[in-house]
Amino acid sequence: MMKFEQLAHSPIFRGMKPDQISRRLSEIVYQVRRYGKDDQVVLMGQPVEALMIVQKGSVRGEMVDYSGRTLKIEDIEAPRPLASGFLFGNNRRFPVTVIANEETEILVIPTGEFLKLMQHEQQILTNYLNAISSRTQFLSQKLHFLSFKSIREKVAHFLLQQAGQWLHSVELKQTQQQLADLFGVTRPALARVFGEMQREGLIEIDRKTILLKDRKGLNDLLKNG
Amino acid sequence: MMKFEQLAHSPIFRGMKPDQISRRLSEIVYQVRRYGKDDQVVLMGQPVEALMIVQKGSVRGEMVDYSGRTLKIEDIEAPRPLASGFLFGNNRRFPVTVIANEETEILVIPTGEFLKLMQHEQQILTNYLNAISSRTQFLSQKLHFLSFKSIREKVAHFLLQQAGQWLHSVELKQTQQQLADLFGVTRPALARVFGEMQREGLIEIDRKTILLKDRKGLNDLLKNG
DNA sequence: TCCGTTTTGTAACAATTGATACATTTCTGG
DNA sequence: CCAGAAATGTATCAATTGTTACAAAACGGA
Repeated sequence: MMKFEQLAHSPIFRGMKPDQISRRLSEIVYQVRRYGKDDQVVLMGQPVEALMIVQKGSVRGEMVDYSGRTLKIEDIEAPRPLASGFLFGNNRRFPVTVIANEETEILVIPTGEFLKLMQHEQQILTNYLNAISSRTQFLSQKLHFLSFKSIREKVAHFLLQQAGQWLHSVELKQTQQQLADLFGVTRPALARVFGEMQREGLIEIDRKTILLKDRKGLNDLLKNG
Repeated sequence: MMKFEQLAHSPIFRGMKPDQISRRLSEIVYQVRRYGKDDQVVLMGQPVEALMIVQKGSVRGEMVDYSGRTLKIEDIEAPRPLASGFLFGNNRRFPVTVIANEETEILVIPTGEFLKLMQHEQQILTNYLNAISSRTQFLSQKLHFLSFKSIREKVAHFLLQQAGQWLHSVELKQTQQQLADLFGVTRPALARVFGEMQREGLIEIDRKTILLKDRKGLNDLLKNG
């Protein structure tokens, strides 16, 4: 069936053949809900009691701030799941209000049924575990990066990370502007730090190539900063 | 057996009776490794190919910085698992080097066997899913909090979050110093912002009670900052 | 209640970064 | 090779926060 073809590309059913998906789904209780344009799918704060996968169409997540204005957060298109990270854990509530962008079909698998699915089909289990683990790892890394306060620290950490253990130079693959955005600082501020570090003999810059002249010095920035 | 009694309190086997744990473990392949004080358990960067649970004793995680110095990160005592968030996902490597603090026993369950365990015992599956989901949710919230740059924004967000939708005042449960640490700023800087916001008529402070006089004003800080 | 400790309010100054502007260099397509 | 665009280096000033210090207020136990 066409819809299982589509689902085979979703993060949850990845690696399974459409007929396998069909067979597994037939073993459990699930439903398909249809929404029209601008229909509300879920309300922020509602308990998450099922895995919901956008099967056709797309939805958007919106947050309502404390004074009542709405703010679009993200789009989710088929065949991606929504709020898959809030199906388990302490906080099982939708972090956003979800609204259909167009004619949309959503596959709804109650949490209990999804557990069965994972127990019966190892591929689904590993897919789901990989998905939420990857997310945790991503967040964890991002958080570690944000723990460096000053621009000097961020630059030092970035360069040492990029260079690894043996390389003595780093090839920048992005512009200063992109790097500044990554660090969450302004471009002139970043350029200033590059300039300072070069004058201090920590690094040497030639176009996109940065030579690490004083690894120990760069390191000390990460502790004594 | 004593050790299963202990394991019943671990995040992974929580909610199971010792004899249930014993029975489930008998269905799979696992091993128990013993370490003496200061023995190295795993090396940073090694692939994570098994779930490891400290069954007796305790271990510490250490990171080696770029210049070779070691830095203690955290202690893990029985009956907690180590690196349980790195068993799946893109980055399946130990983020730290792990060293035994004392005579230590570690239960080692290869990833494939752990998958079987989760498929056979729903309690273990939900325990594990809850554990890593909670961690994701925690990190996600922390990251969102860090997205507010200025202290004013952090304070406004914190107060509105604490107050919820209806309350008009917030009872501080921690000292300014603790709050400042939570925000990652210095205490005088935080006190200054409190003072400013009070002078501006946004809030009114009486001891540990903060009255929100202008919710809309606080809100605007979150956007226009 | 009284005294020592902790917490809080406040100030002055230094350090860092953002905002903005502009000249220079490098890149890119013709 | 050339011209326009993009990227980079640099400067100035404003805003924010850290640092340090000290006094007032609140707290807690004898």
